[in-house]
Amino acid sequence: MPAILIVDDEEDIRELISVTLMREEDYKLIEASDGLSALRIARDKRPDVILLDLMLPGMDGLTVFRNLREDARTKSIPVIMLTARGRLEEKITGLELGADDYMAKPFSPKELMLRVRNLLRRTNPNQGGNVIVSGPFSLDKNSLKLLLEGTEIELTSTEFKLLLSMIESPGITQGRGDLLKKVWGYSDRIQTRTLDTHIKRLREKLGAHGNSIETVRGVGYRFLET
Amino acid sequence: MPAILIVDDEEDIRELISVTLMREEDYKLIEASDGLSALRIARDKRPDVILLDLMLPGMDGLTVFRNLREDARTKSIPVIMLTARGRLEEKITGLELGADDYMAKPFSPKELMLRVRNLLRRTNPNQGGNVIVSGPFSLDKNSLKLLLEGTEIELTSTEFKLLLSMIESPGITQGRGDLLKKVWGYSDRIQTRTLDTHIKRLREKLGAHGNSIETVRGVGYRFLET
DNA sequence: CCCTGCTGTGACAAAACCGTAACGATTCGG
DNA sequence: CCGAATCGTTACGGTTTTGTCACAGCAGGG
Repeated sequence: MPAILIVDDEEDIRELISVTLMREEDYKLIEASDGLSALRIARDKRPDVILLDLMLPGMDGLTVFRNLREDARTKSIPVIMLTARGRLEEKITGLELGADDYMAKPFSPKELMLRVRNLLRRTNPNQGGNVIVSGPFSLDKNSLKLLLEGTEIELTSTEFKLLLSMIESPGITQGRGDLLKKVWGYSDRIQTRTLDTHIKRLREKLGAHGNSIETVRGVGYRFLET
Repeated sequence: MPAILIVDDEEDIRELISVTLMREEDYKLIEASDGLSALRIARDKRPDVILLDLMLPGMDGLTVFRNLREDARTKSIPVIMLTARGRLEEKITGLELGADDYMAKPFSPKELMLRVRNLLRRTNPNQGGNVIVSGPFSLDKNSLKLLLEGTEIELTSTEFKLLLSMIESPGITQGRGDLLKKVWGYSDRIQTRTLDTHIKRLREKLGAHGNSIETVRGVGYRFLET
């Protein structure tokens, strides 16, 4: 379930947003009324989207945003900025800084919902960009590690890229050429055992789950969806 | 999310407090029923507030409090004392020793909540600015010193910046380039052993915790979250 | 001015990683 | 059942990346 952090100091606005969003989708909503706690929550909970009002007591909204973008833990979380209509300069600054979307208050509920949904669709496919989950597999792009049934498995960068290429399209066979191109950048058809070798090493590291990588004779390999 | 340690030997009191606090805020609650485990938890988890009942089996509440204040790792954690109504002398002793607040049982839920909230608001901003805590590590931006398991470790300014850069985003790999940029201000990709050398020196000073700095081959380093 | 501690650098060692060749095993069509 | 094609497995050497060390420049304090 996607988590959404709402940062606004007016309680009824938060309430309004909550009701709007929950009407048609199932979100986990977190609220914050000031910048500091917003930053803290963003770091700890890593919501999927942040709705950030620019008018905040204490720390200004743009400052909050800058802080979000400076912290590696939060810099990839998409932010929708909210502000009173007409504050054009803020809008420009916000978008320049890399805000993902922008809405002027008062906004139409439907519009808000659509923007959030779009943003989620745009960013969610890879779950915040850091962790890819498929069945019992959990690939962490940060540490190049695979989390499988509670144990960490270290992968080399090539192994990681290879597994990622397959796991991104579970159940779909990828030709040898495709994989070679994706992982190694080869363009031509190449006669080599390199791919096989790495597949073997992967299967080895996957242990009991090694058979999740299925070879399709004459074509390539595919990752079985669980 | 603020963590709160509740120290009381009566389970239903702990329960009551938990329910009260969670009704309106999002806290992480930790419970302890005797003084010794309370001290241990306080050292290891560094809660943001401690609710300490003075009536405890074994080690007396005031003794627990004194111990908390003697340990560098816990001496700055605010403590709210709880006791049966009327034990005035205890109250005086407690406040003289430096308790941050005081409540007589039975207390009103609303009062408890307000006191906790106030205490958090009062102490959090200071902590956020100067001291970064992560697991057993406690980095003081003012003195450029690292407090690790009760012992002070002196760091040079470069070491400090480096450790800080990593510790600020625990669990997230920072590329060699990122670190070079953050700590040294380099903009280009530079072929240098400088980073490695300082990592080595850091690991050396961290002693047994040296392995908290993990190298991610081909990418950079990351600080393991505990 | 000297001493001390901090810093960056280069040389070298160690470790990790990768591709390749060689060969065995398997599959498949006839 | 046979042969060809394909895939799996193994071992090994070369390459890249990282760790370690010694040393010299440098700044600051006494």
